[in-house]
Amino acid sequence: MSDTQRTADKRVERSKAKVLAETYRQLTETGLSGVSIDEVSRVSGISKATIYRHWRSRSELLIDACSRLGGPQEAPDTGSLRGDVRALLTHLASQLQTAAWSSVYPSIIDAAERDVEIGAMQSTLHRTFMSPFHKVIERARTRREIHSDRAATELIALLVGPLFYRRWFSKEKLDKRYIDSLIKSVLDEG
Amino acid sequence: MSDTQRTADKRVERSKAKVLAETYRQLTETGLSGVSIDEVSRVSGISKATIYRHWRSRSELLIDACSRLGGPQEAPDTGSLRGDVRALLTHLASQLQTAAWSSVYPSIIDAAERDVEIGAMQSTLHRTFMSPFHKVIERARTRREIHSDRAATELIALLVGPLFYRRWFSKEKLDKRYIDSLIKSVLDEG
Amino acid sequence: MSDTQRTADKRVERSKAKVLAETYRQLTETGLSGVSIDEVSRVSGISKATIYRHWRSRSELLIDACSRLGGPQEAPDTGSLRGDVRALLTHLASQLQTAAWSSVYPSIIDAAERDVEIGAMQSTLHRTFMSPFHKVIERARTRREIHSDRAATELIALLVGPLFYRRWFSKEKLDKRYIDSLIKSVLDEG
Amino acid sequence: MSDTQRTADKRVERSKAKVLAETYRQLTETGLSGVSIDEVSRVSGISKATIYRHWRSRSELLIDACSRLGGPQEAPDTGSLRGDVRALLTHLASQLQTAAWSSVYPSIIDAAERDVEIGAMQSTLHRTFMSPFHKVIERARTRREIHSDRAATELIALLVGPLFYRRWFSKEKLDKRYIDSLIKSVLDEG
DNA sequence: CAGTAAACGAGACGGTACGTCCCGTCTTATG
DNA sequence: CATAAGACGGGACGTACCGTCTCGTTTACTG
Repeated sequence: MSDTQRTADKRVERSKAKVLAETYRQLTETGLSGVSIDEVSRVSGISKATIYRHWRSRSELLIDACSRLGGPQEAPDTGSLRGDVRALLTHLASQLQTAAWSSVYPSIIDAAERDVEIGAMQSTLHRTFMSPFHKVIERARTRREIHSDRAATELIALLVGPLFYRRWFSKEKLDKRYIDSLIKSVLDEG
Repeated sequence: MSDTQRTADKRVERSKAKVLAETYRQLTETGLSGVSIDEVSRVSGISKATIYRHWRSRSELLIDACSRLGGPQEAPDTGSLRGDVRALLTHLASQLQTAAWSSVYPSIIDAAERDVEIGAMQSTLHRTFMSPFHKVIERARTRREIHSDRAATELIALLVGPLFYRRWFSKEKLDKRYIDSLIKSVLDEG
Repeated sequence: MSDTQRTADKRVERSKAKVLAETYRQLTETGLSGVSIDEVSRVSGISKATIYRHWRSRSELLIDACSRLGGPQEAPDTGSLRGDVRALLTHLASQLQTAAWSSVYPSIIDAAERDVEIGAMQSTLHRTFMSPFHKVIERARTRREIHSDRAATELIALLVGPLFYRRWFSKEKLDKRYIDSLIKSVLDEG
Repeated sequence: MSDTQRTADKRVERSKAKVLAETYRQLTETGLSGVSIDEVSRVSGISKATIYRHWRSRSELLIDACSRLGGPQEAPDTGSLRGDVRALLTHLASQLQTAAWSSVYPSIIDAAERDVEIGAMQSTLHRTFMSPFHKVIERARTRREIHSDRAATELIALLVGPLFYRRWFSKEKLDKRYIDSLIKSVLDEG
């Protein structure tokens, strides 16, 4: 019953879908601050009143659209921690250079700096992105591949921190050679 | 003549200073996107026409104001690479948690994503911030403390990448214990 | 079938009554233009669809509600034209200063200026309000109190025109003294 | 100096004129409530921001536009009160049937019912319209044509009240015959 | 030290976006 | 089958900011 009520009007789904699609498009093209509700309304053909009926504020819509940036992430299983990590970092590096979310992410971090709800959304997004890393580390620990009691998050920071740093801060290349070097530095320590 | 032209009018200096001061204030309080030229004009008492006389666009003013974020950075000299790095990372961690620029930086990275001039400014800013790291590494290399031929930028990425990551991405603590752990991980490798 | 129809009818009556009551309330408080269908629906608990089922348009509902402004008017019978007129004008003056309809009437006249159906409603309303005047004049004519062949409507215009004028145009007082003066001027002519 | 400052920017005059012209046009066509700022902006080519720069609110603009309804009224001088009054009433009757303001006036009265500033504007407008009546009465009193000490406003109410009444309330004709009859009734009393 | 040219403040201007409100139509599920 | 609940497109409201503009007044250098 509450189920039927929830699904009730087909128009709702249709409107929300159209709005989210257009918002997502603007989001990936111009970042959070480049999304205009008026423009979303114009292009999607959904009236502003309807948009504000489904999302209480611009922020809420942006949060909703951002959530779509991170689809479910798969954890590779190559048999070894090193192999898994190489696969993950290679994929991440590739995404950082081409995926839509990589040019949007800074605007999310920026907004999160001043808006707690966007901050919460960013945390969720971050957790999603990092979950494959946690999985392969957990698996490695089970296999006794990891002896140190270093927290998983610390290891992850050592691995992805430098990648993010090079993508957004120093703007250096993220090629295969660098990833190999990074893995060596982090996993071959004494 | 070139002298007169350079010094031009005292009023110009005064106007620019007032505008930059207010812009900087808004910048650190609300980020790049929170700066309003109208508000800058109102508060500084400098008319919009004058502002646009000195900076061709909002972007240009923002770039100018952002440049003031990074003053000249000092490189510590403790006698050892490890000591220097500890000093640098401790200072950086402290800044990341309290300094004005740490909440503004994401908005700069975001804008840089879509504006090449802001991108250039960000690069300059980044170079300024990182120069102490280059100095201490150079010094360590001279002292034969570093044997590997690993590029300085790679070492820096290993050191500051995780710090930035924890500040803006995973939002974990940046305490003394973590810095020690980080230094150990990066400098004690095989 | 007649049973279902009866049940149906009851609901219709109930809905209509609730809607009209709330519309009337808003009407007298804020005038024609102050009536909001959304607000009527919200307060009365009757859905907008139902409202538009019973009245084809906002105008039609307003017309219906306005009709309630003029209840059946009683004609006094003092025995003389002068006495009747004094009673009528005194009552009218009192109504003009306190009754709900006196602040609503201008909005009806305004709407009538551009909407023929509202115009028709206004005419009906006007006829209702003026019928006691026609009655006492008719009675006076029967009693041979009126010799002139002046049309009743002309006499009425002479009596109530100045009252309306002072209520809505010149905004002068409508006290007992003025009514006496008015009656003298109109009925004591040569 | 204050004069030059007042007239300073020619654009102000131009903008105000265009806005008032279009507002006046909508006003006479659709009444007070039919004026839309968005529409005025669109048609006049003056931005909404500019409109609200010159008039603090929709009401203020409407008041300004309404004031243009009553140009300066001339008082006839036929030599006798009766002649003057006949001229005035004939002109008024003609205006009531054709002039723009006669279809707008009810909306002003309506708005005045709930807005004191519009009420003040209406009073001014009313005074302007009635001033010729006051003039001819004053003149007649000087000529000893009027013996009674009846206030001018009372006489005016007797003359124009019935006219207004027939225009907006009973909707009866305002022809020459009626005006003659009206003058006879009011001026030939005992 | 007077004349002039640049700098200036004040703020008008068109454009675009914001979030809210109401209208009249519609869709769906309930009683 | 009347109803409640409420989605929908359209359009107005009044405000904010952007970057350009016009105007008349300082202010500082120059002749």
